[in-house]
Amino acid sequence: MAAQRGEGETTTTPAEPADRERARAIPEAAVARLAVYLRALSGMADQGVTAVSSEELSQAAGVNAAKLRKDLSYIGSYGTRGVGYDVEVLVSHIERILGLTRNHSVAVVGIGNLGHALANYGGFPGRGFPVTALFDVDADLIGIPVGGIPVNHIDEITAICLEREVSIGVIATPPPAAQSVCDRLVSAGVQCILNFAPVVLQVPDNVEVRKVDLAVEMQILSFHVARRADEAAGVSVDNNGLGVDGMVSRP
Amino acid sequence: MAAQRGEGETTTTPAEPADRERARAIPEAAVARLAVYLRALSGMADQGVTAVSSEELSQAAGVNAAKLRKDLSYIGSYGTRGVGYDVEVLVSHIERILGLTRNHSVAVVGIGNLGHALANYGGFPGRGFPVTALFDVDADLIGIPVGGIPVNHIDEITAICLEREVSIGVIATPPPAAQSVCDRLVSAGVQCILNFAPVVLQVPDNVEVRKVDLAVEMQILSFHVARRADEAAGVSVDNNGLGVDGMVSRP
DNA sequence: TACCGCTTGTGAACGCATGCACAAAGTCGA
DNA sequence: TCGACTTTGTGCATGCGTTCACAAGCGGTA
Repeated sequence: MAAQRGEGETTTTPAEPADRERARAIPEAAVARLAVYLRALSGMADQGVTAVSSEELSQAAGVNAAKLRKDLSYIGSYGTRGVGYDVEVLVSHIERILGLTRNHSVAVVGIGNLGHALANYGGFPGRGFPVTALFDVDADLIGIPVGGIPVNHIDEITAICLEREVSIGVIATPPPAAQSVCDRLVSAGVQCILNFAPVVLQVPDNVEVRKVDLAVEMQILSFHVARRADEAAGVSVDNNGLGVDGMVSRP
Repeated sequence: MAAQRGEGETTTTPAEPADRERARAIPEAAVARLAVYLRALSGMADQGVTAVSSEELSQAAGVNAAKLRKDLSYIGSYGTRGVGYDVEVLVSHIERILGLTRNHSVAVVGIGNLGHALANYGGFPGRGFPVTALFDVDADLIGIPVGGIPVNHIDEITAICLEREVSIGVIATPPPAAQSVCDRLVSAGVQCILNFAPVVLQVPDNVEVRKVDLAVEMQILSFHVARRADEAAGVSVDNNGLGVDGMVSRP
């Protein structure tokens, strides 16, 4: 999870020392789902539900019940056999694991359309993520508050991020600016970056980057449309573009 | 090569009917990367680069070269050994596989901050995704053009989507409205949905949903911050919060 | 107290994805 | 034309993640 991301290093040596830690690590995919469970549980808590079974919760989260139980088992055994889980207890344990107890301060860089949207998200749904700083290069924006927070010039990133102890940086700039902004965030001590710019960021090993790429998402959907259309058209699924002619004699 | 793909299986079992199709399917993860390769290639083409090796392209895309070659092999053999790939050729083949040749028309529902941002994205980076319809419930927004497209009332979804042959619906509404909007999109024949609302959508089998969940992304980052902080503090990675005492001495 | 039924927690099998390593296949220079 | 060099395409092994299936454990009931 942490120390992977590409890295074509030919570490021909087999057993790494990091394996021991990994043994107790929670799979990345499971972490993502824990966040989903947390939302479902929060909703239940708000409605006064106090207990829930793996079956119910898994349906609310849109996953398989066995997977949910396994995911929860990574963080410990907090259920009661024959009964289920206490909602409050589960919420607090997931929050602890996800590190939501320490209130992460968030900085958004690039106050364009998307930046505006992010700034106004206000504390982000699921709470615990106060946006405490906004940055842009555009002089017209500086000082103007968006979502209650004034916009600062991008040159102040380092100082302000350090001062406000920003732990998560969100990049919502145009692609060409992304790497430079990223570098500045990193030098300001930010170790987690959420990148909306369609750019592959270069970062040191100790920085975690997650990417949200709208174009990629759209294109994946497009792929599925195309595949369906092909199937519907009776065209035997054909990856090589030679149409009906090229080979393909699949009985 | 393209003639056979996933035949490793001892066909002892009569085999499911769906297996045959699956044999030719491209792994989901590879599809996502193809979109990334495509962007890198487009950038190269714009700069006049005409040929590229798997090594170069893999670096631009931030992945391992072997993985890239395997991904490309799923769509056919379009490289030249000893030389590399022709940029133009690769671009056109990836575009074909991703279905970008048929211009997908996109509808955005929910013209709040995020909806605005999406509407203004204008054709989406990576082109080929014209936004042709916007919807909202707010009467104050109806008729006002955003990013050049007038906003329609949500009740018109079905009619307009059918008329404009919308193939991808983007949901950027508040959570409570999401499922209902989704249902309407589906009944309008939309088979692909990109969902920004933090809700688990219920859809028929023939509809593809992708979810972009900002809160989840943030929480995943938060998890990594927390894990790092723990490690830095010398706390042996401890998932159950009971400190050294709790459970399990798994070696 | 002892039994019964329900739900959790998890060992084990399976399947997909990743990375390696090399043969195949092409180019280029002599 | 031939040989050396370069880079692709892919079989194979490995590891992660998902799913299955069931024993363990707990509350309720007689």
